[in-house]
Amino acid sequence: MGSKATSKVCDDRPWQARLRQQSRKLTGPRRAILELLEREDRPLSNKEIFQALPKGQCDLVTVYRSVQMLERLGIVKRFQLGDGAARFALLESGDHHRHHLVCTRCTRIEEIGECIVRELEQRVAARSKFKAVTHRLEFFGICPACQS
Amino acid sequence: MGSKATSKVCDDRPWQARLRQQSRKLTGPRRAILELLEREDRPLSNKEIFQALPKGQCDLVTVYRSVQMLERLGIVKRFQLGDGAARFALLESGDHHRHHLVCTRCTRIEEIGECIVRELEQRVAARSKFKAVTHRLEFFGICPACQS
DNA sequence: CGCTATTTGCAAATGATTTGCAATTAGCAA
DNA sequence: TTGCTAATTGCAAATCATTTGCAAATAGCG
Repeated sequence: MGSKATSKVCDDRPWQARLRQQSRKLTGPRRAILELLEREDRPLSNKEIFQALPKGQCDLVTVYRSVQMLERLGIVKRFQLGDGAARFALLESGDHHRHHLVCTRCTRIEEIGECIVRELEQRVAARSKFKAVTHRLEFFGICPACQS
Repeated sequence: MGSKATSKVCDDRPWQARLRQQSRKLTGPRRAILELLEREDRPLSNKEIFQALPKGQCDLVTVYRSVQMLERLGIVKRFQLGDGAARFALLESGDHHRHHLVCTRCTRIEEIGECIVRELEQRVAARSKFKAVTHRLEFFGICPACQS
């Protein structure tokens, strides 16, 4: 049977190969989660993923575990918006280091091309049509005292 | 009784006035929390604050509530390092918009003077002696669809 | 087709944070 | 100084997000 482009085309996704490379299985739940994220244009929380999936298709715990593993493989990105729940979005390109503009109301996101911060907020606001743009920036590292 | 500079000098802190302005009471627990944060050079989690306080001095729930209120008044800053717990540090100056360099091991922090991000990590690393410096940057705002 | 490491579901544990409510108290007013 | 009242506290219990243990199910290789 030849694969038809009109029905489920499930064998040409970039994540398929990436999963196999790590000897990870492409199971029903995982495929469902990935296809859902593929379809969404905003990061979803575990619960949102769970609820969006056809009832009984996948356990909440499995969502947590899948998403965690996908993050480890660099297939999805975790967003900590600051409200209690983590959100996840597909990382289309293997392109790490991208910043995002998140709507504080609907959590929809847009990718930011550049990576400057100075006059940024205004510039970002102007280009994106978002309003009341703010940003959160933190640096992380190992301090001198801890480098021992 | 005249106030002695050698013992508890508790009436000249910048936060005292700020609390009163908002018709907030300067209670024992609050003073204890503020003086603790004043003394620490790193953001503390609610639990850490609770444990650092003289036993029985203040309930854990009160720490949560106090710290939340102090954040609302702009007296402390909340840090979401990404591990489950929020941390709080005194905001010495009313100076909002400051970025911080956080040690991922001990959570000690340093203020970052500038606010550029480009070649930043390297520069920040070099100046601070921190290693393995990374950063997290997100923008927030109201997207066009939500501005109605 | 069979085997085995990987996954899943379910129940229950954890941990952080919040909420309800009655008792307590800071700070203003008389 | 003494009262009064709104703000605050403590304690118990509720929520919520996330994790863990374990036996049953299964993807994918040989």
